[in-house]
Amino acid sequence: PVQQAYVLHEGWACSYRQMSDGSRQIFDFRLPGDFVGLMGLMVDGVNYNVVALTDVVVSEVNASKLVSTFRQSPMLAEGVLWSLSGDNAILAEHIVNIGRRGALERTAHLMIEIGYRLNRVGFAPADRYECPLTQKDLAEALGITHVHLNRVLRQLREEEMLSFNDHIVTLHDMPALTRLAEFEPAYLNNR
Amino acid sequence: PVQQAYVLHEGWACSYRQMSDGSRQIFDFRLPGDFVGLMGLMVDGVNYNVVALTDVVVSEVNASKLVSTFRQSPMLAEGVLWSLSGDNAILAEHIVNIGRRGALERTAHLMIEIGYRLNRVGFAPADRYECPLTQKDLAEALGITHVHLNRVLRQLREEEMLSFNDHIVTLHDMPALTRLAEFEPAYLNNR
DNA sequence: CGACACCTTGAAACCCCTCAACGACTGTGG
DNA sequence: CCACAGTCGTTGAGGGGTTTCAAGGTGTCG
Repeated sequence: PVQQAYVLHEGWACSYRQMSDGSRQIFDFRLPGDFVGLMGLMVDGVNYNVVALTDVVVSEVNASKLVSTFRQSPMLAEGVLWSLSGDNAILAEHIVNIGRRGALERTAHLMIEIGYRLNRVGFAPADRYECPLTQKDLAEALGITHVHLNRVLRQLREEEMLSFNDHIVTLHDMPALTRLAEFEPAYLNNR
Repeated sequence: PVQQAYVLHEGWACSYRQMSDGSRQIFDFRLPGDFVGLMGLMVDGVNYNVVALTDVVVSEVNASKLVSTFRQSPMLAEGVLWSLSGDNAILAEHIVNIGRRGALERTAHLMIEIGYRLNRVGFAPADRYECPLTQKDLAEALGITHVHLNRVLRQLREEEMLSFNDHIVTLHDMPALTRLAEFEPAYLNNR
């Protein structure tokens, strides 16, 4: 249960839900530039957690007074607003990803999305990024088992589209990947 | 592509993404009291649609000037803020639902959620509501086929937990349903 | 009465899961 | 230095939940 909000400057985090059977579902990764823990400020008792996946650099957002601050600081309110609607778009896309795409397309889509978001904030070139996740983490975000994810990654590697070794993701064939995953970056672009 | 935002006063709507193979994924239903189309105002060119599922009564939100209005009308900004974070919580829960639960639990969870939300705004008693959806609509929200949903509904009916006939949903055994779906309404409660 | 949307059911195929095992690597304590 | 446990990645075999394909039944509307 998160009581505090932050802006993430460096590092990775993720928000997830712990299930009673011991498994968990990661529903979003938080990358540099993202707000963390906003949802918990406004929705009472949401059953979700946030954990850092690397060392992180954050700055606190004064939580308790956030709402009252909006009146005095419309700039902050606007920032939070943009962030929340951006998150909405990302969450919606994840629903589409998990609900409608097979494991192969789904995996490709998430890997591209993360690369795109990192590149967007200047933390990676377009076709390569450092990825602190384990295969288990990834699987828990994709709604598949880590065993099956491993097979999916092998296939993507064998077809020379994408490799994920030693915590480095390389997007070898972006055109093929984008076609496979039907990736359209529009949902990541603010007005 | 939605260019306008509304507040939904009566009726149902849903936001969905149309896939290239003709299928679609509904990622949220909009019920009385919800904002509709907020996301499209801030995220540029998001590939999603909204459609009314019944006759609806709405009021427009002045879209083009929404953001600039925030400065003069902090009340509106706050309202939008609450709405967006509430939507975030709902979307996150849908990811958990689709990613981690089997078809039976998943179906139960969504049916309870909708009932809870309707009851919350005074549009239905606790254990029964009118539901304009077809089985195909429901399946498209749950990420399963309408054929399989039909079998799931039969099972829920045979086990006397829930029935969905003639566009009336009846939650016959709430304790059993809540247990089955591990439903926890916390994510629907604003602070 | 035909066209159409929606619900229902059966049978077979498939994708993904479960269970199980093993190798590589890391850190830890004897 | 080595035995040991723990995490992570990898692969195989079998089973099961869901999909696909196909068909028929009901009700509504022109």
